[in-house]
Amino acid sequence: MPGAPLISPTQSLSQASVLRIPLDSDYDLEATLNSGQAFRWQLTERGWTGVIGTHCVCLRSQGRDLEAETAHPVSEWGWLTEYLQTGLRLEVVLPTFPDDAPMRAALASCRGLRLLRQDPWECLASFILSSTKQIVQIRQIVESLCERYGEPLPPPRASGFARACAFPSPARLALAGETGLRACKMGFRAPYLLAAAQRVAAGQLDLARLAARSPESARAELMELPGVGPKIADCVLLFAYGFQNAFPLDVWVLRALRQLYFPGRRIQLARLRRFAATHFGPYAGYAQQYLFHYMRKVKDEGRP
DNA sequence: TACCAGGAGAGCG
DNA sequence: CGCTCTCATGGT
Repeated sequence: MPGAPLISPTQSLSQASVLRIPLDSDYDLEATLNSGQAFRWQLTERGWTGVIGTHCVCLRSQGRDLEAETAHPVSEWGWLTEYLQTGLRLEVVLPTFPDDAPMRAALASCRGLRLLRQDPWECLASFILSSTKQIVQIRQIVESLCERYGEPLPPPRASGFARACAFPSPARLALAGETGLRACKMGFRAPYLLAAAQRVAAGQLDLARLAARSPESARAELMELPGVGPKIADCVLLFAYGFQNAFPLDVWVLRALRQLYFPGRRIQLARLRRFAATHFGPYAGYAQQYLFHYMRKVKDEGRP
């Protein structure tokens, strides 16, 4: 892979593993881990702690590099560099964005924002839970689901956590039943998540095989699930399968298009869809994440 | 308190 | 199609 990092793992006395990942361009951990792509990262005293597959890991920036710490010795770190997409060259992606005022503002405001490459099941399940929920609440539901049904994992010392747990498997959630899922406060989304868990557990929906399909075909298959419409399907295509042309059109991005590109005008939804599909280039989904995060930042800061 | 949240499905003309 | 209503729950 071009630009693949040289990796130098070290083992400490406590059986923990620490990995240093050299970077050749910007990587903003906070923007990336806390921008509504993934829902399990928490800022702890010595870094961002979260769970990737069966690894609980604590991440921090060290100068130009990233540093990762796990509780147990790790000999193979591909799961981490794949998830973080540290090999992706932002300097190739960013110049493909349209050179207009809104994109320039978003780029200036979100330097170092990346797209993650997540596990398809966790991504699908999380975004099924996301509909008409604030990001804070999605986090709470996902955490509750993991505590109740996920396998326990050893947390790294730097996290300060007493325990951690994996994202629950489809089989485990299928077994939990609607009542068990509703106990995690997901409300009307419970039957949707249950149906998805059952289909994946039964092998009726093969998420691994979707990666080899065309984006259109993968999208159509995801949308056969109840509770999965265009927006959630696009999130999974973008955040889990890496179809970087997928463009999740949610309330924030719609707001961005209306306010930044067509201020003061009354534009139909259908026209905004066409604009989104044609204006942002081959990495439209990447551009979308910059607009999304930019809108949320300027809201938190009061004014743009 | 009232409003709304990284939506989707069903019912309607 | 395009519009409206509803769904469950809690943050601000």
